[in-house]
Amino acid sequence: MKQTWFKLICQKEQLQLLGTLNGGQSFRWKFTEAEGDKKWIGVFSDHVWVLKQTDDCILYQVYGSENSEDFYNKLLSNYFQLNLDLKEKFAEWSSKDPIFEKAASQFYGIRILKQDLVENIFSFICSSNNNISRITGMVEKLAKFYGEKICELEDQTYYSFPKIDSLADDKVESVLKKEGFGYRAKYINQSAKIIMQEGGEKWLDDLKKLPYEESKSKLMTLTGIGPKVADCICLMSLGHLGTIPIDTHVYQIARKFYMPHLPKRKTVTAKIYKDIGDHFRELYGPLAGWAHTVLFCADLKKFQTDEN
DNA sequence: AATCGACCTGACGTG
DNA sequence: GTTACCAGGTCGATA
Repeated sequence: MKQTWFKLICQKEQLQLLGTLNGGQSFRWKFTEAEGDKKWIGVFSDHVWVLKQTDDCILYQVYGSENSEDFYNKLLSNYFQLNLDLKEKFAEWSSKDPIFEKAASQFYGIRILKQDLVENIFSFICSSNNNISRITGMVEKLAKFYGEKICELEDQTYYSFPKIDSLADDKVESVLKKEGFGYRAKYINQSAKIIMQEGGEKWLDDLKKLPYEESKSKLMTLTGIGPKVADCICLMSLGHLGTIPIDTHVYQIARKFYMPHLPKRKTVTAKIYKDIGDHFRELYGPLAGWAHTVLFCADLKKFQTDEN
């Protein structure tokens, strides 16, 4: 079967796939390179996507339905939030912060993905006190055990992210525990049950309509979701782009480069959490969460080069 | 309200 | 080659 290549017009300065797909926002993208042919393969919106980037467009294949290029372009455009002019924002953030300006030249085109709410809730429950490689494996297992098969591609089988009701089944906790999810097995199963009990789809729809503070509180009624994970979901799935999730890494960067007066602690306290968020919102404005993601990405070890 | 220790796991890294 | 601590926090108990 030969799959069509579609094309989405998009300048390279507006979107950098490496920093965006491999920056720890989504755990479902894999980079492959064969004979100089660079591709990203991943899953979102119940489709498998193969992406290639050129200077002025994204070339892509889609598996999972038969639809028009226009239809798929809209899905991609929404996922990458291409309606926002990132060059313009980078100029603005650079003018406000010389540290950002320095990072921006190498880390152009890093976008906040607009990700599926359910996928993000359960992916980020897996993320707490955990490392990226294990989180990735856990998310893959959730899809494999409880999602729908989409297609097979290059010796791999791809699955959609599960619906909440399948994660709410009584057996889920013990299955996941056996699969190495540890104490997060219970959080996943319990949170799914709570969402179902509180109205399922309606609970999720309401979440999307609420203002930031209320969304965050509502998310924190689930198990395994504290302030940081709730903020990740608010930022990446609910469109609250001023939200800044403060993890240990962000705290280290903030203390090192921006707020040397912060006390040295091994965990982020509520006060430190608030102080850091306020500082960056003051600095960058209403899209502070997006700006912070770029900075954080620039400091990730896997993107470090000798120039930094 | 703020602080502290326990917590599953190991696809990894460091000493 | 092992051991110990850590990794994109959260939960429940405690002066």
